[in-house]
Amino acid sequence: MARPPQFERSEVLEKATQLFWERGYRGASVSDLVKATGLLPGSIYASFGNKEGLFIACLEHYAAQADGLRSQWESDSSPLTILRNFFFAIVGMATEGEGGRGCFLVNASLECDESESAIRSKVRDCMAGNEAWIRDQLDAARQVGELSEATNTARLAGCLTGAMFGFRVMSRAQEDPDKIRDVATTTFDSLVTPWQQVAV
Amino acid sequence: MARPPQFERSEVLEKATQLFWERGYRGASVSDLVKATGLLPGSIYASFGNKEGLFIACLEHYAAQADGLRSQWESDSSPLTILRNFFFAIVGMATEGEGGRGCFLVNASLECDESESAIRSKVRDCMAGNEAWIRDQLDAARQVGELSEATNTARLAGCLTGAMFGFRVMSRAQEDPDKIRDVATTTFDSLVTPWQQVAV
DNA sequence: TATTTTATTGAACAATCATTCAAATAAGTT
DNA sequence: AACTTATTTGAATGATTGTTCAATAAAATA
Repeated sequence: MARPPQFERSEVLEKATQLFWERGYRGASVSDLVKATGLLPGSIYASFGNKEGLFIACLEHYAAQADGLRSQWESDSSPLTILRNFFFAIVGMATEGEGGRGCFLVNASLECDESESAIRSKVRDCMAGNEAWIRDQLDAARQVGELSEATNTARLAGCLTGAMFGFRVMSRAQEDPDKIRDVATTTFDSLVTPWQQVAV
Repeated sequence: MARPPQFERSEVLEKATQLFWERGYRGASVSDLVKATGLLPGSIYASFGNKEGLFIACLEHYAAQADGLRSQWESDSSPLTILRNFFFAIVGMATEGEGGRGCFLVNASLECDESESAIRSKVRDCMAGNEAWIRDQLDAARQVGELSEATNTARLAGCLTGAMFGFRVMSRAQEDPDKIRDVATTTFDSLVTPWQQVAV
């Protein structure tokens, strides 16, 4: 016995995410968001509480898409191949098309301080989820024999995560895409190759 | 035949830099800057043009300090040792004390978009200067025989720069300092060791 | 069709934003 | 001491910020 929302939540979140991604949390004003989403202020506040609530919903939306991106490769290939594909998919996102926007999560992490603590902790959650997935792939690779038993998968996952942060900063700083690809390839190989071994 | 400024420029820039570093470019309002520097709006605008001008002056101030930090080790040791010391001095800055602020340059790079193009290009200049210095050290190390002739120093400088960006993101994201140190050490060694050789 | 419940509307809010400027002040020169 | 030039003062500017709310509209139930 009530009127249902007139908009599709995921559509609105997608548009808001694009705007936040491009302009940043503080750089995107509510009236910008009104223009981008088609919702009026009242609807935004009724649905998401406030600007911060909308931003957090966008982070969740982004994280859900990243989950999808990861599981996209989780079949057919060996764990290390899956990981490699994912790694270079991120490289591709950073170098092709709208790569100059960098990574939505990294951007949010650097922009927000302790006064936006809800945002910061959500960002940390998403990053931790990503790193945990990388570590899972590395563990699987070790179990299958792609990586040596001696591989410290937690450490390696941390290094790969850090490297990914690094070249997304480079992409945001307008570094040459060819160079970013080169750096990413070299770093990945330098980190992983020492532990690689012929499958048993 | 004129009245000289009442304030010391470098003192004001230091205070403004601290504030911008903590709150970001957009997050630090002019009235915050007035409180932090002791200058009134009129003086700020007379000396720096506007808020963006003050921020760019802060970037230059920061870059000059970084230059000093680099030349601090440029004596007594071998090129590779100098580079290593610098690398881990940055790691120290990211993990000790106020490391949670991340890197002023990286923060600025991610926060600012095309509408603040003067800031972006200044940030790029500073980053390029840093990377060029790293490459100089690597070239010197190769010439001295610390690194193999086959070392691609431009590529390696890019990788090390990217790695430094990466763990400064981690520090801003409140990652555990011990872990950041571990990641930094592992990454540095993985990248550099393959090219290292006993001096001739 | 009447009622209930929720969503949408869009103008208005106070607060804060970056910026300006005429008046006041003070140092250096004559 | 008088004059010139630059800096400092601090209130005021108009624009924009995030947010609220009473009125309106519409869907679902009875």
